[in-house]
Amino acid sequence: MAIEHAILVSLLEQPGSGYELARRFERSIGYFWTASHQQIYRVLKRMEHDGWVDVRDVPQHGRPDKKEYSVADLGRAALSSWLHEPVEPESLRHDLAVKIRGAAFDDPATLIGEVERHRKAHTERLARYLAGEERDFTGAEARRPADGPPDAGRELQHVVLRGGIAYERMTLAWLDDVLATLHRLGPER
Amino acid sequence: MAIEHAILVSLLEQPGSGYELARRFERSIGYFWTASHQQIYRVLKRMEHDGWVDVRDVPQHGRPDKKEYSVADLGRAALSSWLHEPVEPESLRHDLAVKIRGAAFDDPATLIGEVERHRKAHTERLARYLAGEERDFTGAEARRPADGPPDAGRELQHVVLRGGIAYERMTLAWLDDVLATLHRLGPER
DNA sequence: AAGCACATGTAAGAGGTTACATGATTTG
DNA sequence: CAAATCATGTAACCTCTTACATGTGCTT
Repeated sequence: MAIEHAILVSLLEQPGSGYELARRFERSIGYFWTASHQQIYRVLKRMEHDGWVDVRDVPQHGRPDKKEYSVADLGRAALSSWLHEPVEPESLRHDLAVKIRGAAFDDPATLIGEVERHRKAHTERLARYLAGEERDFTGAEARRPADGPPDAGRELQHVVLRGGIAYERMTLAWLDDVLATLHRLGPER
Repeated sequence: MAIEHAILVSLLEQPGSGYELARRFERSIGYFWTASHQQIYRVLKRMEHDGWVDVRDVPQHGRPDKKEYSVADLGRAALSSWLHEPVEPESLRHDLAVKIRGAAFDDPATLIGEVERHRKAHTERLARYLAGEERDFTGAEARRPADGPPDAGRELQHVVLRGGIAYERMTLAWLDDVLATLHRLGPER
């Protein structure tokens, strides 16, 4: 429901500083939830005040000191109660779709460059996701002999990543459809 | 970039009242951009003040009067200039993905009901989109003999709808993947 | 008589972005 | 010596959601 819960999950997976959280929100967890460092610092303050997280000053040499946050009992309880209440299925918010419909009242051809830019960005994202999957889940390094029990956290992270991969593939196919449509409309008119 | 542009596109496709816009944002254009009536009224006020839209009082019998908005020259120019500037490729914001990763720190089985709820909602949305496609684009009624030139607006609306359909299909397949994963983790542990 | 669809708004507060601000250390 | 990375924050502003508020006319 809110960024708090994403932060709690990230800190449960691995305690860290606001800065580190901000970097994770650019990767990993940020694949399906973004947040700026300003927002993270503000929310961490509030969570600390509410007793959801604990802070520990970590002096570092060669680097500025940092505050390492970890999840407190109250935070775990808050996460748990959120997990048990329903959330609304998302609706998309897709600027590009608005632009495409808007192009009917302008020159459709001007959108081609823009769509190609998006195509490139999604291609890069897909490559990043696939590299992450290879590194963490399907690669030789990751596929050590199944000694222990199946790791639920790992499985769940993997299925979320598979969702990201499926989304990017679907988006690329759709952008190709959009480009074909724009080209069809472009020349003859 | 902003709701203003979605409103401009919608009003160019068909002038209408704030109330009507709010209803369109629950369907059609709302498939990829949501907005509440409160927000729409506020933004329409601003757009009127800025000269982006014109208003016309329409008295009605048997119903409250309404204000019909239509796009003014300034609004058309604003839309055009937005169309020509790049927008950032979207990042998803997917609560459910946060919940799935959070389930590692709770009982994964509790999520099954929630995921099934989402599955149902997306199934319904897909059915609605497909019905809309049949009605407006691929059905017998819609496929009248190609007398005129290809209608760019229609083509563009259709490609956007195809995007929504692809998104819902992809999401349904992923939710099945998620359910299978949760079931695998559930029993034996 | 109750409830729904139509129709338009205000107000408070939460959430989020952008700009500004500082300062250390490492790398090129 | 400049730029990048690490590290933390404040302030102003815009956007969006939630709750409240009002009133008509048609349908059951």
